[in-house]
Amino acid sequence: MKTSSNLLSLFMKLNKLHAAIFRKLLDNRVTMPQYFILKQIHEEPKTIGDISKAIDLSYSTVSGIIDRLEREQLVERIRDRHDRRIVWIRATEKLDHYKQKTMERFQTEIYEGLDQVLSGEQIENTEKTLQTIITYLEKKVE
Amino acid sequence: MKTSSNLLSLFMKLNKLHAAIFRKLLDNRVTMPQYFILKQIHEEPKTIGDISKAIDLSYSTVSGIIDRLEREQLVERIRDRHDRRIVWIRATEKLDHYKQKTMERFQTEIYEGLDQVLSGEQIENTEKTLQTIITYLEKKVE
DNA sequence: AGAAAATATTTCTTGCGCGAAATATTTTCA
DNA sequence: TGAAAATATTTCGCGCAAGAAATATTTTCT
Repeated sequence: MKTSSNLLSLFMKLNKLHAAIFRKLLDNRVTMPQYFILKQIHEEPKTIGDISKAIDLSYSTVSGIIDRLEREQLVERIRDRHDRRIVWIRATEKLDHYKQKTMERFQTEIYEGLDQVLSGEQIENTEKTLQTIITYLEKKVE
Repeated sequence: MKTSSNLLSLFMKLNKLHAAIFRKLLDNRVTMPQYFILKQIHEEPKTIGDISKAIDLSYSTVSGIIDRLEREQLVERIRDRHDRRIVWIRATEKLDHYKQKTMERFQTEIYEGLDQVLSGEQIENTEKTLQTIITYLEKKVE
């Protein structure tokens, strides 16, 4: 009974660290959720809906993050010509610039380093355990 | 490179689920961080500082959560007589009532169930991996 | 065509969560 | 003793994150 409760508090600690790393490595200019969204749209424009599903955040949350990214002029909102309900989120030139400088370096720096610390087996087993927990918790929420 | 990045997104999913469960099982009356704080103080009063360290949240965050718990009259703030910088957080009668009804049932319902789904070995290994990742990330943040 | 249903997004309200600055009090020490 | 340092907490500003309600538009269906 004490054991798995420990596990869950480790998860929380980890998430906070993860977010902190993002901020630091991205020069405090882009947050973790902002980064995830930028990664989604930097190749081609996507709708808010696409993005929400891809990164598993609610529409309203994504909409709010886009507000801030738009304010920083890293992305822009474009209404679809044919279906005016749809809003396309598109990278700006400023993002293209930024991307070259920071985002790619970052991606490798954090995850490749982590892959060296963990064995393939460890990653695999942990992934499996996490999936089990997720499935269990999902059943609990309905 | 793709592998451990997957792992980190699983952590995020898990945390969200975890928080959702708390809300649901606690009848939408107490949130997860609120629950952690209530658990800290339900035996004996603690200071904001004690609580912050125990659950690893900043003073300001804990102070805010206490505000809301106080509003719901589940806890109260008591100034220390001898050192007036210190604020003791104390359970109210309302919390005692609430505790009997909900909190204990909850504690067993979620974690004991999880312990049945996971093997001891799985928990142990996962805990070890998480610690490795945490140590790695901590070094990255400095 | 026109009402009703469906779809896409935004707005609003609530609750974390942090760091920095502000406030209050106590301790230290010159 | 009285200024300075240390300690404990709160306040402020910012950015998530969610659900519910509002808005805008398109599709469906009679």
